[in-house]
Amino acid sequence: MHNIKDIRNNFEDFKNSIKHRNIDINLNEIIELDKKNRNFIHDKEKLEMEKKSISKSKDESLFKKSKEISIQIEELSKKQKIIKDKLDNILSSIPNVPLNDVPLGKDENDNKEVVKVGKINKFSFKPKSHYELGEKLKMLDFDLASKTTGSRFVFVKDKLATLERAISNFMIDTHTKINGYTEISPPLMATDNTMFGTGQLPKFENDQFEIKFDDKNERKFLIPTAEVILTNMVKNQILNINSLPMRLVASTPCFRKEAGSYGKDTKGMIRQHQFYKVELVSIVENNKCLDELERMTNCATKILDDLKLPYRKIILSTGDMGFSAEKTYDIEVWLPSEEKYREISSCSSCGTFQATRMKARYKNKDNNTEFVGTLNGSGLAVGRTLIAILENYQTEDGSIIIPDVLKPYMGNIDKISIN
RNA sequence: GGAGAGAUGGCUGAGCGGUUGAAAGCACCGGUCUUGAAAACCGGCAAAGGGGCAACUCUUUCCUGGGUUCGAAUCCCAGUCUCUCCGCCA
Repeated sequence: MHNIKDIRNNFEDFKNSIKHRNIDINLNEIIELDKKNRNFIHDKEKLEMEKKSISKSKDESLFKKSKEISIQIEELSKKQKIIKDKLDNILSSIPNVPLNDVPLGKDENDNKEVVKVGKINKFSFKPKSHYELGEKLKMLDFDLASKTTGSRFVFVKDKLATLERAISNFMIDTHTKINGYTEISPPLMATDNTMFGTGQLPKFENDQFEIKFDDKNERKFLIPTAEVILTNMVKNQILNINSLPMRLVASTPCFRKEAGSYGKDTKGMIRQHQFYKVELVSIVENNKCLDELERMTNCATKILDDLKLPYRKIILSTGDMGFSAEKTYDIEVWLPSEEKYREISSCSSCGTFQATRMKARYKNKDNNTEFVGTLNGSGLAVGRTLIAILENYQTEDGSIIIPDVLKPYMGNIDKISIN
């Protein structure tokens, strides 16, 4: 969330920086509401001061007046709250401001490639898609999933289930032992306030699965990514600077409605309602976000390097970035069946945007309170890594070679073959 | 599910109707001392918001929401969460 003070003081700058983010918000209304809000506050405080002085004086002749003032204050408060709520509603729907080095653009076509890594394997035969391979192995079962659960789910069976687990464990081990992250096994549900903190609510409620709990006021949602729950670990806190940077990693299922992507990637397990993802989150001093973004992205690409999968790194344009991000690198892995790169990780710096929403702060060197910087990135999407291994490591007879680094996690077998 | 106890500043923890925004300790920051550090001593140190170029000043906040009162951290009601004991189940 943006600080209204900053908007007020640099309104033109703010308007300019936000205009490349494809939003339709009347920014002038913000200024008006802010003005009204502050007027109400001013009037209210004047009355409160009077009331306070009466009760301090203990002068009984004024007690009646004090009572009247209370009523006036209450009325003013009501009016003020309406304006403030309206203002907050608008503010909480405005996306983060992109950093200067983010390419301007409308959508994903304006993203810029940063680097290509790895050698693309030339097959002597026509490479199959992951779902053809998986179904032939009888280890990916989409029909069974649609029978029990519906579309966009899959049963992963036998050696592929082991492989999926191996991928996840390999990633976690790399991030904890080499990259300096602390492993977390978090809840998979989050309250509405937690979802607000990272920016999933209020704007993107359509893509979240809400859980029916008790019929209380509080709402709970299945997490669409571990980012939500990991980042919110510091919400409503003032951290000691010594506890920064915090680097957290978790492997969790993620749940998404994928509303608005009907007809997209309907075949296979590219786009599912439920998938495993290893997520990296960093909480840092807010001036260290950019360095940390590079570091985090390197932690993610290290996995692909180790797995010897070809990939490229791109920087997202202003129009394609997520709501809370100020700068995002996507990492895309090569899929031979599609003959193109597909997203397997997204690493974003959110600056202080999420911290403002979460009220996550720290004491800086001068003992002043500042909002922390938050970053998140996939390291990596497990399901899509499974896909990439299936497709890039396939052989003509439909067997899958196990990448060297995963062998220890697979009982040292060399390949997965049809039974 | 039954019976209790509790929720106060970054943390621990006093206060239980009126200079209490809140004792004390720890942590943190600055200083003295020291070759440097530690220890010791001295000083500072809550957050959010409003006004002001600024020094500064005002308001709000002691889990949340209501209520009583001229006045609430303190009393009453409701809710949330935490802990202990018993039961039940993994």
